[in-house]
Amino acid sequence: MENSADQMVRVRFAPSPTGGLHLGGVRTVLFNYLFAKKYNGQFILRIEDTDQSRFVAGAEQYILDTLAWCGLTPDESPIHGGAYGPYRQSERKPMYKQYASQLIEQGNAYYAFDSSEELDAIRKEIPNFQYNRATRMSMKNSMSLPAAEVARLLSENTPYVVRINMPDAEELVFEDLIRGEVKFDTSMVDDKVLLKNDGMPTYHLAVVVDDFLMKITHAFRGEEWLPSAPVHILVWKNLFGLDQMPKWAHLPLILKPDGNGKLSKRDGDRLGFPVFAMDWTDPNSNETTTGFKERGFLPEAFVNLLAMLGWNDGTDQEIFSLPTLIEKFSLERVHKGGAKFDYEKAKWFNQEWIKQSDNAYLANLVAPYFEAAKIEIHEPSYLVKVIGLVKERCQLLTDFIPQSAFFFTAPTEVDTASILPKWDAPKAAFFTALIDAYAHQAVPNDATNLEAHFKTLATEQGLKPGDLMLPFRIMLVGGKFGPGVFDIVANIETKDAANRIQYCLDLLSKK
RNA sequence: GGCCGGUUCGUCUAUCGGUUAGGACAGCCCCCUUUCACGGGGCAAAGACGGGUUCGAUUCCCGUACCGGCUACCA
Repeated sequence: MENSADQMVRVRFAPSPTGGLHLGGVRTVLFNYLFAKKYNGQFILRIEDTDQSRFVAGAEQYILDTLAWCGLTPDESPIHGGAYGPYRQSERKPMYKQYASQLIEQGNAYYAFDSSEELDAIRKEIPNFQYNRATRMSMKNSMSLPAAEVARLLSENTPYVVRINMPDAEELVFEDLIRGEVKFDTSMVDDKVLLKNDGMPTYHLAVVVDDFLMKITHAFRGEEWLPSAPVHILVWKNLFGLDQMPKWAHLPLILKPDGNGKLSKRDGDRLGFPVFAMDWTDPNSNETTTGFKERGFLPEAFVNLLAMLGWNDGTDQEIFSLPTLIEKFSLERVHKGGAKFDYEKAKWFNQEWIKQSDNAYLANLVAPYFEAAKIEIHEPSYLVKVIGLVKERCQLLTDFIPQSAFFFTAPTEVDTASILPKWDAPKAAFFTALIDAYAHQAVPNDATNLEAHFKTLATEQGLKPGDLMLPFRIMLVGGKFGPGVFDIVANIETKDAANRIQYCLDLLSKK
């Protein structure tokens, strides 16, 4: 990147605290973070809470928690502090008004006294009504009204908003780091509101003022913001000068897996996969939307899969750790086109991370799920061992429960239907003998010797060991899954194994 | 409607004018495995369309189509 050595890279993520953080949001955070860390810069979290009507309690904490879970910790934020605070826009209110006034004085903005009701009425009447240079003179504002009238309205404390005075037919050009040159004709854009009648800025004013004050050097945001770029460029030009403006990059959107359009929370509900990073409970409806974390994703996998949605390093490598991503990341390799989200591929990333994660690390993450399933773990090292045995058959952390519960408690549901068709008296006799051996004799307790013992016993009884393997497995785990049978016997006590066989024999005799 | 953006296998993508258009997920088949997985091997699957430029276009340019985003005193 062409940032000069004397200018510290500073980027920001600026969400509005209105609910859970979805995939697209976290990916925006990720790209900001990767870019900042790659250039030893700073990553700032700024809360855009300028719309009180949409404020949701707990959402800010949720955002902080999500970033912490992902390992994308901000250098500056409302709670981490920093030299450029406050980091909540609601606490910066006075600053915006000052800049709005400056724009009015310079003729780049004006007071507008039209009420929301009046505007609604007009929009109802004229379908595509735009408040712009073509219509502004017929509206109630400081451009159309005599100065004395404006002064009167102001002195009477008439509610007003401040609108940008879009110049006519001016070409606005900027260089998007991902898309290249993007041009706009100002005559096509309307007079956006900069300051609302409650004195709060809209996003259009707030981003510019805050990015300037916080010395942001690179601004990354979703592609949905591209159309409002001309507004921001104009405010930058009139307030601080274009040479001060951060470099922009508009990130591609994350799309619905089926059909088209931006991925939304509803798609997750509909298609059965998470969209939010972590569980989010709406304080008003008390409804909980599940997140990737609770679904059983590793943060490493979540970050990895997000990075690959719109970026790659040009090789066939797909598994990247956060440090490697920082090293390899480059904006030039971010795509222009949106990507449809594929939950199957997402799970594959998680499986890859489970396979390569340390068993003790996984044990820590999985323990809460066992607790929730009311499976007691007496010996932590035993869990670690079990995880090593079953990890490669788990895509999600939650899979560890069904995949390994039988190591801790005997199955109660047993798939006898899979045993019955080939079940006969000689086999029953064999297992009765096996119970006797396991319960009363000294049987070796390592997998290899257990297998040898099993086969010898079978042969002695004139049976093929292979015909006994499936029934044995089902007796031990309850179904057709799990690691090698003798690895299982070796880990549960032979006495326990004897009990399980007996339990199943009883079931079978009743059929 | 207008403005802006986008377009390679079903999906995520590689390709910096010359390739049998590569990889991964999903699918199918085989091997390994007396379960389920892991692993190994294989099959099938793509340049939206039409014009240029060029000895040569997936790649560069233009147009068309299609998809998306925006068009609030929301971000």
